[in-house]
Amino acid sequence: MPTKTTPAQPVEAGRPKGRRAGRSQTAVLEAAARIIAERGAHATRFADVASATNVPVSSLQYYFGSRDDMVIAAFRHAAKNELSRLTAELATIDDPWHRLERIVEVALAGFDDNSHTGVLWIESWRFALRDVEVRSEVLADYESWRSLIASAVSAGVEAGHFTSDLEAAHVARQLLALLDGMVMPAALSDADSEYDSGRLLVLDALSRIIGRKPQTQ
Amino acid sequence: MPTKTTPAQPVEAGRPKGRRAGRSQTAVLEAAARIIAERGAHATRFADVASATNVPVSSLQYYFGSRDDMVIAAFRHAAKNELSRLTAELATIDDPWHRLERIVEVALAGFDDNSHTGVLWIESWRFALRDVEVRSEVLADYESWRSLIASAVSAGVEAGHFTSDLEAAHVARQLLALLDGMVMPAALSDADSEYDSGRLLVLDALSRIIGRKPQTQ
Amino acid sequence: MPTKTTPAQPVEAGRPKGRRAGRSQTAVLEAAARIIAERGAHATRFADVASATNVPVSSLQYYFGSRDDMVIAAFRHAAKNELSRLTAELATIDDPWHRLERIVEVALAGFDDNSHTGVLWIESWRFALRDVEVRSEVLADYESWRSLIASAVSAGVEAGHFTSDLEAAHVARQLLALLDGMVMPAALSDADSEYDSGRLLVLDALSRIIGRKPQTQ
Amino acid sequence: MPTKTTPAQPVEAGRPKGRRAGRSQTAVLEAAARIIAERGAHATRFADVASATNVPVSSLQYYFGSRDDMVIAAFRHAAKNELSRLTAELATIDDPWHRLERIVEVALAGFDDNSHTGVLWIESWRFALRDVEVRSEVLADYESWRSLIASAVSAGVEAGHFTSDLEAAHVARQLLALLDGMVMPAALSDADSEYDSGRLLVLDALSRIIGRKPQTQ
DNA sequence: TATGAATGAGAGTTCATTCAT
DNA sequence: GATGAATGAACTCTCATTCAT
Repeated sequence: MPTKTTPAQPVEAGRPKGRRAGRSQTAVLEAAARIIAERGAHATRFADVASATNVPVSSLQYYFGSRDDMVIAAFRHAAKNELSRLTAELATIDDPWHRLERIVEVALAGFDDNSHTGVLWIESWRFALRDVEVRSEVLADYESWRSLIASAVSAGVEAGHFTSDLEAAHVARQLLALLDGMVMPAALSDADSEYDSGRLLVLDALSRIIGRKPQTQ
Repeated sequence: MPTKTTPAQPVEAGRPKGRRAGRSQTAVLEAAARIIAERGAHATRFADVASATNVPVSSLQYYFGSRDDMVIAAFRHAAKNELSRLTAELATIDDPWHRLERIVEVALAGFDDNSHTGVLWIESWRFALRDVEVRSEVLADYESWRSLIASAVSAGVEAGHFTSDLEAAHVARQLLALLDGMVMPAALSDADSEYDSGRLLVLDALSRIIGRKPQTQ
Repeated sequence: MPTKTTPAQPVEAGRPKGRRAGRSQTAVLEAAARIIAERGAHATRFADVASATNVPVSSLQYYFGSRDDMVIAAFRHAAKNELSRLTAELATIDDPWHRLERIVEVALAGFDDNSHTGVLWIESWRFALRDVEVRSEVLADYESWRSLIASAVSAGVEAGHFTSDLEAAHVARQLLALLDGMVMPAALSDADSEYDSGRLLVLDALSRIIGRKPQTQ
Repeated sequence: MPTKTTPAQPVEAGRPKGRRAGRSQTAVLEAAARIIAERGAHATRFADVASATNVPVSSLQYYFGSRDDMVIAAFRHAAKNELSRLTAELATIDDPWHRLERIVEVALAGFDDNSHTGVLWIESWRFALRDVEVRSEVLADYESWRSLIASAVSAGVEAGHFTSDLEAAHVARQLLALLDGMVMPAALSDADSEYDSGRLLVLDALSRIIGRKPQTQ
């Protein structure tokens, strides 16, 4: 009978417990991510993930610690995944402008029916507003995206394709803002029609910002 | 936060509408808005608003219907308020570029400690993802912002201040994306330092997009 | 989705909330007291009291706040009850020794099958070890018992029935210790046989301590 | 804390007995005893003992069987320890009154900060109320204490130091009651101040009960 | 023998909502 | 119209225990 004065202290506290390294965890994490995108992070119950994965609620708790920890793990998993896949892909593209185009496509493609990374990104933003731990991760991911953009911009400037006199880091913030800001109307409207016009508008604005020289393509 | 789309209620059952028009309702709506910004929409309980306003829970329910209805009313109130204030202010500004500058300032200023409209805007975006009624309102508000921008852009082009060959409506979408996309990092980082650099980056990008002619000012 | 950093603060905290003044509450309190005596305070669940009283669990929570609060309320109710009944009864007894005898009887009678005050007393002692609020109440009740005893002792000394040279307050502590210490073996052994011998042993010790003069009685 | 008397298990199903005799078990038992004194028997989890001893939960379970069994083993260990130490010490004291004094001191000293035997004693009393096996052990220990007292009293009477006409066994019950009953207020109040006055009150009452002749000392 | 992994059972608590006044 | 009382539903979390190694 823990009383208010001795609140039955948990054996150990603090979130970043690393927890069991699961094998099958990634299946769970992906299910969780999907459900978060569908229902929203706050409305993602253990029971939802449990019934989607046939993993008992108490096992989820055992894996992740708490519900919040599960949500955060799903955020982290999705962000790292997307980022590493994009990074790998960009490494295979030589032309700086094509790299930027690819970045734009990937950023805006998070709202296909198949992909839920866009909504997940919004969810983690919002979560980050009220949770310091998530905030620092989100900001770090943000930084990663910026540096992908900045390096493409720098390369383009060095190659003489772009005439911009702005620092690449600034252009990166501008483009990322454009992308994130284009994502919401895309998510709210019927995606298909908006996607393409959104993409073109972003590329158009970007061209003007970096002073891209007209090319053969 | 079960929304109307929850199976329990038919998708188009129609919300009980605005219930009471109430005089002091405004105070309640503003308290609700503040709490939504603090805690998040999903975590805004009747009890929170009740204790902030000294209005009994059952009275809130009597006024608004369900909890979601209260949240939505708060969204609506805040959006209309901000929009009408901005519209009125812009009407007093002649120079198109100054009008755009003002729009940028207002959009990014929603993250001061005093103002919570920025976070509220994010909250309603997210809510709109999963609630048809809110979605249409959010899109309508979006449209209003775009038309404020577009008319300033058109005026500037007509006056010969901007050289852009783009449709004003497209520029409006671009600028609004920039603004919305600049809002998140501003909200997550320590606001002060980010605010000003964000504002300058937006204005810089906008200048390039619309081909603003360098001016004495 | 309350996170660790903003733990979904309850609207108000702090135990001594006074809570609703119930009419039917005393029935609930008495059921709770009985169950506490049977199962132990720690093992007294809301569900137990609910099913014993046909009051829903959530109503119990509404009445008392938390489970601990319910237990504490039951302790308080039982202690006050016993004390006020005994006080009233003693006021009708003139002879000091008879008063002491009655005190002894009542203290040791808490282990009849009908009465559960004895076990309840043990439970609240133990609870008090780890809860400051309960501790102060238990000590206050203790003090009340002591003063009942002390006043009987004083009266007896003044009347010349007892020859003790000790302060009445000291005798009170001694007798109360005897009583409390006789209670445990009485509770553990089969009560009937122990009760009477325990009672006689206490009275015998008491007589020697206060130097009671042999009487006609 | 479901005990063996819980309907789920037949009353006399017999506990799995002492399982392993274990070498390092002693360390575990002492840690368990300390935790029981701190948190209470019911609130002593496997996890608490595990983290205090670095013995895995499942090993504890392997050693002791169930949680109740661990608690009971800790009770038994502590009781036997205290009793054998006291018995050995008393054997070295010739004067009966000094022996009684020592018994009183040891009984009341269980509430020092260093010692937790007092609280442990209370915990096992209470546990015994609802568990037959523990009850018989507690009563047996009680009996041992009584016989230690009784033999000192007999010796004193035979030596002519005490004039009591009571049976030694009765005096033993009286003294033990005094001690146990003095223990609770000592545990609840700030121990230091109460300890000494409690000790003196017990010795005073005891002197009167046994008719101890005033001595030089 | 000893232990990590996994899970079922059960409890407290929160909260929107219903109802009677 | 407004509000206090009461309650059902849902969810998280703790913890002993089982199982496989």
